[in-house]
Amino acid sequence: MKLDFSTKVLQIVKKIPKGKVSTYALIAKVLNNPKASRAVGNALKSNKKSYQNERISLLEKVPCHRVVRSDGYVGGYCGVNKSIKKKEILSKEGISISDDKIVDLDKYLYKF
DNA sequence: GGAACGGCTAAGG
DNA sequence: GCCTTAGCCGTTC
Repeated sequence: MKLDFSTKVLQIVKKIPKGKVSTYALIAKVLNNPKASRAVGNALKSNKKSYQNERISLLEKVPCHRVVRSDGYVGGYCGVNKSIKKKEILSKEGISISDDKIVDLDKYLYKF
């Protein structure tokens, strides 16, 4: 496994403070792979889902819901199960969501 | 080792 | 403003 990438992603996401959000693109940039936005999202889901125990603790701390698309759309996230309450979660964090799951990046985007 | 998939993005129509 | 096309990347089968 190449944990380099995914691990880094996880760490970055973890470090997003409450009330803030980030985008896949931005994370990708931080990783020096501006094009890897997709891989970023993928890494997140894989990591949550999967495998090694030590990671799990790390993974659980990853606020996937705080990661949104560059457009401000929340996107997919939460591959685990159950209906996702991104809107609710994010609102709880103090983030205003537009009618259709859109976050105001100008206000809540967390720059690393 | 190779092909397909996905929580994406930016550009065009 | 909405939909399609193409590109890029890591992970998984």
